[in-house]
Amino acid sequence: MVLNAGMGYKKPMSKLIEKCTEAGLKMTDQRKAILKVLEESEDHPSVETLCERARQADASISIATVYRTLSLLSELGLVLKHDFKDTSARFEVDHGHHHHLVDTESGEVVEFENEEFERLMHKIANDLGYDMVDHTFELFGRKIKK
Amino acid sequence: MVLNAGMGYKKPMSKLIEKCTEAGLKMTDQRKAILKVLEESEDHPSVETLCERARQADASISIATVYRTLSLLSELGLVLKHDFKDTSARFEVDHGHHHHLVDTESGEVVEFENEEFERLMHKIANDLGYDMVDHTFELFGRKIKK
DNA sequence: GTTGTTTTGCGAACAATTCGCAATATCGTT
DNA sequence: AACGATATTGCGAATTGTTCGCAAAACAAC
Repeated sequence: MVLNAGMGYKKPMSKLIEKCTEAGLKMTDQRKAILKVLEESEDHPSVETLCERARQADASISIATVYRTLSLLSELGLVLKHDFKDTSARFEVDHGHHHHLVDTESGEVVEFENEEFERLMHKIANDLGYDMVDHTFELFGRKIKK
Repeated sequence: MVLNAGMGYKKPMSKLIEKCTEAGLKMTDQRKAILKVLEESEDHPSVETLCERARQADASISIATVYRTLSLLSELGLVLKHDFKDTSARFEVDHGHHHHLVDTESGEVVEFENEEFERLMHKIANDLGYDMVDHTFELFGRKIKK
């Protein structure tokens, strides 16, 4: 890897890199590129898209590495995987509790939070005698014309 | 197909067969077998399992036909497809609103209904300016030991 | 630097699903 | 009951998304 050419400051480490290092993962250029792309993405990219984006920083990154990295991040609970019912899985950094409504006409994804919903999910699980450890939840809707 | 050997009664038609006929689908033996299996299944079989079960009635049924049939039923809104995070998709006849909690240790699936949850989902969509047309929702939990 | 361990890229392997097509079955019409 | 237009089937091959095996390269601690 090409090192910082001697300017007198250290680049602030991203939250994701920090967590990965803590977890004992070696920080390769490929991983750094993928983590950076993940952190900078405001949308919900597919593996394919993530790979393309990461390749702008490091053209040699293979899709297998993207899969492997996402799998690790997923185990660490750092990224979320979504199924928006289009062909491939979509990913995003886990920034706490929000959910998605997918516009079935345009494919557009609207994010929302709902405290009541969070509470209700946990309550349902508890009432059944379980601790909720995970969930999937996506809404699909059609825009109301007025 | 071998016809009913002249006993003086008509077998009551299954709800699923009725709906499919209404929709203009031709009722082949294969489809009947698959619909029957779906209606009689109390669990959430995979495509593979459905095919095996259907083959007890008609050994020649191919998995492609099972896929095609499920796809049609899905379009008609008659079956639901679930992702329980094991390898393959699971199916069940849509009998109105209930959801699933998957025991992450045993794989056991607990069904539940929750009126408040239904209401909340629709409200969330409406507040965002959408009519909810579909959703995914599964809980994953660990049994609470007492 | 040396060294032990991880990680990578590659292409092959897999698994789930879809497709093309010729053969067959259904169903409304005779 | 037979016909004929059309839908459906089984087969195997093709696609797609994902994982794997392995030798080469990179990392991190000495």
